[in-house]
Amino acid sequence: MNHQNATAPDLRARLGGSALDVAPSLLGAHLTHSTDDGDVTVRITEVEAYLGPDDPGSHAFRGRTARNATMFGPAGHLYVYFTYGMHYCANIVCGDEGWATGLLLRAGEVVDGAGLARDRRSHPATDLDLARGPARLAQALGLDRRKDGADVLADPFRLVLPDLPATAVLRGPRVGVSGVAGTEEYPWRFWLPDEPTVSRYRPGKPRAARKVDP
DNA sequence: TGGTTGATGAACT
DNA sequence: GTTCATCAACCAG
Repeated sequence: MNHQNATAPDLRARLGGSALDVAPSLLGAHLTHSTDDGDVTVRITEVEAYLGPDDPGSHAFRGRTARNATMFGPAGHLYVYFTYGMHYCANIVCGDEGWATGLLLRAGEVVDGAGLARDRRSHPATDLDLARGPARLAQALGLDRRKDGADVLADPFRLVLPDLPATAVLRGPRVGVSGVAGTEEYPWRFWLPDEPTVSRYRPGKPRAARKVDP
């Protein structure tokens, strides 16, 4: 079912388009990070697309900086950034060099190395919570700023894409993105149906507008 | 040079 | 539902 032997150039070509087009190929993919402590493999269940300098929700919106330089590089590399003073989040860069389009890994299911992933997460959680949420996913895989720029198609990483892009993909507004870029006008979050690991920041019905006291 | 704000998650009330 | 941990970019001056 999986392209166990796909070559790095093949894989990089599949990542070479717009993040919007690549998203269905990344859903269900397996990403492995090997370290001295062991391997952790995550099956990706939720991603968010960022489209580069024209996307007001993207870190690349105001051009290239030292932090986001990786996003402007070639596809298949990791853009890891630090935020809120304590969290790391990881993207897989898509598109051609200079485009700065990529996919934020929002959630996944730990399919191998759950023990190591639990050790990395200071607060014990159920296995389903190990990589539920972008910062938790990055922590479970052992990613930090030192991994920024790493090639996920080369040692110590391994990326296995499904043969065919996922079909029943759901999409909706991005999470935590302020302004219009986080609304229905930019439905650039993609996830697999019936996955308990998908973060649920918008449960049930949309919030009723709160009454404001004048 | 200094103030503000995040592509968040955990622990509260 | 709200607060807080805590830092690198960004913007105003």
